Amino acid sequence: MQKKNKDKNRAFSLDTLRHSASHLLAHAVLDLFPGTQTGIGPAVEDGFYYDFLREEPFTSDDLESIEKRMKDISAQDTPIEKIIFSKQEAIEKFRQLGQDLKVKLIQEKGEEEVSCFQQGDFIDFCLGPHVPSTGLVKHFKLLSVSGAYWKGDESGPQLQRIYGTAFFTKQELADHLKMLEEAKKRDHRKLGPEMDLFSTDEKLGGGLILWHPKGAAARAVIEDFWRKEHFKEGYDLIYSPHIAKLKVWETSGHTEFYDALYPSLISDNVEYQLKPMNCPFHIMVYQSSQRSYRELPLRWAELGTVYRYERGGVLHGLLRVRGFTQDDAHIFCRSDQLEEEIRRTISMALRVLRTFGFEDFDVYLSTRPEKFSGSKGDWDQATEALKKALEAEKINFSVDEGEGVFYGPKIDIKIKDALKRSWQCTTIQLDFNLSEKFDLSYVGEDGEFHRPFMIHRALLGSLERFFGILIEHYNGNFPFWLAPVQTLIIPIADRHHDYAFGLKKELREKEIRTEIDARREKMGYKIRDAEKNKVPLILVVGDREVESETVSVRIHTQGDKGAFNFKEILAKMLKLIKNKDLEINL
RNA sequence: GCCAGUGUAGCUCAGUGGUAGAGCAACUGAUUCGUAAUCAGUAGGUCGGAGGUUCGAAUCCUCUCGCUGGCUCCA
Repeated sequence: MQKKNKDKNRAFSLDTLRHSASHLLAHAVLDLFPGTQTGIGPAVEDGFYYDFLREEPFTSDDLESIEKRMKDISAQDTPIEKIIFSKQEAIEKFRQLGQDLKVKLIQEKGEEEVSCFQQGDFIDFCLGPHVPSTGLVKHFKLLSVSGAYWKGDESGPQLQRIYGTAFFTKQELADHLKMLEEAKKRDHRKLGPEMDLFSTDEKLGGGLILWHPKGAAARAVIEDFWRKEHFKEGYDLIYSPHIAKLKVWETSGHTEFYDALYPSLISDNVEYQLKPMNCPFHIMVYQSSQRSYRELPLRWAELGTVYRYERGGVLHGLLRVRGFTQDDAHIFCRSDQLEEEIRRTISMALRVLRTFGFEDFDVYLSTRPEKFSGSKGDWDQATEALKKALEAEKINFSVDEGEGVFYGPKIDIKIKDALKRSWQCTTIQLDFNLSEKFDLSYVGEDGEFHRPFMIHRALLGSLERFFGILIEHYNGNFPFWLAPVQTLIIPIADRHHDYAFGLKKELREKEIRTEIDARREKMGYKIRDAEKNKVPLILVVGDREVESETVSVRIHTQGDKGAFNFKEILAKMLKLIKNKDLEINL
């Protein structure tokens, strides 16, 4: 994404354009709402924003008038000029303008010489670069306004952030806005309940998901596939309980450092804790006997349901919930096995994700942060192993220096969906903290105790989240092998029911998720209904089909495909499932 | 949690101080039909919840819950 920002035909990048657009926004706001203080206004992934401090909230009407004012300023084509002040001059300048936030920024970040950019009577403390004049920022749109903390600090003042986007051409802007609209249409929070896949209910509580039969059917397919893949990769499955004595979580450090814990439950004067993670349980399985170097690596997987108290404001459909099932696994291995285990995990993750129809990946390696647990030596060795594993798999990755979690370096894989949006799914993390806290060990060849490496990994992330991503990726049009209802049989009249029910029985025996629409409705009505429900394959049966033991096949979004011999179409369906084909081609 | 917005029938929405409405879906009846909507009828809401103002509240106010866009955090 970022790389596409460079456009050789232009003197400036898309980021520069958007940064200038954010100045245009601030300029317009100060024109229309004098006395407003400006915070910061950078370009971001899909556009730009600017933060403002103002008593009155901005309304959507305000947004419109601000956008109009921005267009006016753009039309004036005012030159944008860089001005260098001494730090003291700059502070004085912004103090006079009443821009106290800017004064603070300059005091903190300003060097001897302070760079500012001016367009007309608007001036901003800014490193740049910017486009040469406001007229070059033509194709933009303000999108939303929301709250944001000054420097992300919750105890600090809250500002109002106005988001917008900008592009080089009218067409690109229109395309982007169209994409946003498309994203809205295929929002899993809309499609999910519409397709009867899942629901939420305020009587239940926020962030808790009810999987309806159809959603559960798709989930079962995902889980079955997941288990088989793990079996092939040499994993064993384990199951663990949903609660454990508080002591376990004290040992793991969760009670002290993890802020999403639900309050503990007390039973027989003992405190129990709902689990926010599966790791301690897997560790306890490890510790249930003395481990030898000969046993390693141990690969244990679990679809483990965890509960985390997420703050109300962050809950979001299936993507951010309070109860969810991680496709979790822990690998315990020796140091000489580390690289190989990482390599296998990466390759497995990509294989699994590709099967679900994802082709574009961004891979990140995060290294040691300032505060960390474990030894530097272990970190260095592990980070090197992760790097080598990525290289061995010939994977392009970027290094997020110092962005690792405190307990170990990690590899994250983000997938790009059909709308080119990025989602983090796979995470592969070394954990030096828990292996120490629980004092994990194995007996080595030398008869001494050694500390194993512990790898924590999830491929899909969580089933809830992944399902949400799948719904949006496919716009609800799941590939045949994943579809909740794979086939719908539509008998034209009552006299075709015997034949239709016979087909249903046969299909179900072959484990094809089949339904029958035996309502006394016209065929056209039933077809419309089936198409709305996004059933991939519709089998219409009437006199002709009963007579010739055929079915008329209709493929979702493709239309009528004509008559097929039933055995023939059954074989094709089984093949679609076996191959996990993403498209139906008859 | 914070800022802002929002909540009327299963769904999409109308109704801004004076007796709660439409379309679709559901249900009943008729229709037995060839590739995206057959016709007619019936039922369905203490207007998210609680409190208040008022002769009178879906409508105004307060609190609260859910949802939406973000911040922060994260699978």
